[in-house]
Amino acid sequence: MPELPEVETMVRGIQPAVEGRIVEAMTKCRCSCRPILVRPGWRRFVQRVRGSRVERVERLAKRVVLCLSTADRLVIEPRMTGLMLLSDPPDREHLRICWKLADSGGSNALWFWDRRGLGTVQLYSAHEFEADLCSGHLGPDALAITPADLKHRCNGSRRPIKSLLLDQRTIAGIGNLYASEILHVAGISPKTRSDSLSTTRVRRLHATIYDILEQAIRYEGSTLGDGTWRNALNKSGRYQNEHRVYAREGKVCRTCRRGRIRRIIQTQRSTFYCPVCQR
DNA sequence: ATTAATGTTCAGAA
DNA sequence: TTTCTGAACATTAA
Repeated sequence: MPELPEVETMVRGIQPAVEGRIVEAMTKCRCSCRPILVRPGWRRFVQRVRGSRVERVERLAKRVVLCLSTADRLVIEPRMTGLMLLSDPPDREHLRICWKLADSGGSNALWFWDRRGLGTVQLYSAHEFEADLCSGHLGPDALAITPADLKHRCNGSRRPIKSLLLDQRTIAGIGNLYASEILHVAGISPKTRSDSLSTTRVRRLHATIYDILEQAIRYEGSTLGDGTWRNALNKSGRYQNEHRVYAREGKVCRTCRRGRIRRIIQTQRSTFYCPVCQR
């Protein structure tokens, strides 16, 4: 689930408890599930991390980045169900990794919890981080992209706009849920060919991307029916109450009160939209 | 009881 | 080059 708003909520939630602290220990939680991907292997990972200080916590697209005093970057990718927690995990069964943090004032713990186990935790040198994550395969952040850049990228693709918004090399941070919500508020059909959008419509799309993501951050993300998404203190998000189309197939549109929300499959993913408001 | 579907990413193929 | 498909995994709804 975690898309840009949820990952931003994780970062803001753990920042005060993590920045400036020393990593005293990093341990594998003994859960019955098979281990998640950690790179490099455990032994070297722990050796390189232990004793370093967390200078800053940052978000890179849908990843959480701990910038260490050694210049290494500890990168957590929650994928579908990963959470960064300071306390109270939803269950102990799916706790995966614990970092024990300390400073002169005492100690506390940071956890990675992941029900499906598709998340990854990787340690990059400054050089690897620059080469693998900063250049090339991630596009500009969805909150930082300019209207002109977005227009240029739309012009260069014949794919439907919904698929383009999900392509992290084109624009980074938007996932399946927010793509549907954004296109609805922007009044654009998800099936529209990207390169057929006028400058005016792309400008509106750009403004809507920013508005929806910012509002979702203020609401601390969307906790869907399965209840997986929680902030660092194990509290639900509230943006699900604001959804206008996502997971509302067959229901009357909240915007025009006339159309019924449709669900279609695009690039193997569900897309929700209102055929009346979105053209 | 099977089967399909779920928020993500990436390798590999078309 | 661009775009699509399936797999990684655990759980739930149909």
